[in-house]
Amino acid sequence: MQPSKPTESELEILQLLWEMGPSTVRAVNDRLNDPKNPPRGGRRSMGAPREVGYTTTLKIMQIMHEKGLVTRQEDARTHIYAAAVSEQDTQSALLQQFVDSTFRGSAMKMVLQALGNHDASPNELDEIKSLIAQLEQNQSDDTETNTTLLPPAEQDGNRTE
Amino acid sequence: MQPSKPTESELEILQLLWEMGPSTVRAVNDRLNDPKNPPRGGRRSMGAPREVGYTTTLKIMQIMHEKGLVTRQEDARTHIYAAAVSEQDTQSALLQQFVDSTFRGSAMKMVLQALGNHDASPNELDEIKSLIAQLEQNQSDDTETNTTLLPPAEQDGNRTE
DNA sequence: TTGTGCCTACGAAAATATTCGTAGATGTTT
DNA sequence: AAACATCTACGAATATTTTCGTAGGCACAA
Repeated sequence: MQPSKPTESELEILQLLWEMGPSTVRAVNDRLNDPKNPPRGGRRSMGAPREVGYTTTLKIMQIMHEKGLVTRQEDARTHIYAAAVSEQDTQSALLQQFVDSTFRGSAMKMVLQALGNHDASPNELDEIKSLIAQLEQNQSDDTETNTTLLPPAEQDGNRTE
Repeated sequence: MQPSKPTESELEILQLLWEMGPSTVRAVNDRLNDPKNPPRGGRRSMGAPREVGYTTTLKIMQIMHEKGLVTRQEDARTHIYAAAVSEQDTQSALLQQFVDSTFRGSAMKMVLQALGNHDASPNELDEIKSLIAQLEQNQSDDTETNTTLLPPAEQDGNRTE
């Protein structure tokens, strides 16, 4: 089973670990506080960029370790943390919950909303079109042949919709 | 300015108000506790369906009132609450934050993930295709503002932005 | 009127999540 | 060695969210 849902802070750190690869607490904390390169969705992005204390970051990462969200290498004095959950799987799980809680379970409604609110490049639109074509394909015959486009969420059906 | 981000409980209640229309606290609370008809994304959906106390629901709705998330009619002894924010606007705002925090700001990545994970009916796919066609249309045309330009997808467009 | 039931208001406990201070270990510099 | 820097562990203070007990008011029936 997947570790429990990450909190916001935890997710922010996971994002960094995914982006940076295995890192020390120091590196993560520096990145969190870097005004030049604010992490996406970070709450420190604007206004008063109050620093996150080093021990704060440390503590959260320790908790994440307890929860199984990250692994760490303890051989050296300075530990090295790495995400223990994949970005894909996590996104997938969070997406499911988000759709349920915010769009009453209707993923399509959400997709339409997203497409409507956002500027999509022609490129991206093409990508979607091609994915749709593929989905329609799969719908007519029966088998999945989802080889090319998606880094396809390699999870089995943990979906209970 | 929009009221601040609703908490999970608040969102759950908003969903019910959107669904049920203006309601009393009692009605909302009953619905929250109805095992026959569990609200979407509710945390009481499974396992031990512990009851939500009436005053709990009341308190949250009072807080929502303070925050401006709901309005209420206080003439009668029994107040009637109604959502003060539209479903569309709220979904839109939450979606934005969600994309930022979970998909590093890439709405397209999220859309692809959603389409990949989810079974879409041919109907829905058609809807998306037509939306995409529309977007491409607008792209070659003059650029209008992206936010308001589509009325589409048979939603009750109670948009106030 | 008195009792019963449902309503709001409100304070505060309980549950979570976030932040940080301090201590002790160990590596580094002078 | 002594001073200093950096790291982990950990308890505890804060902040936020959720839950509920209790009090007082009003309606209505007995």
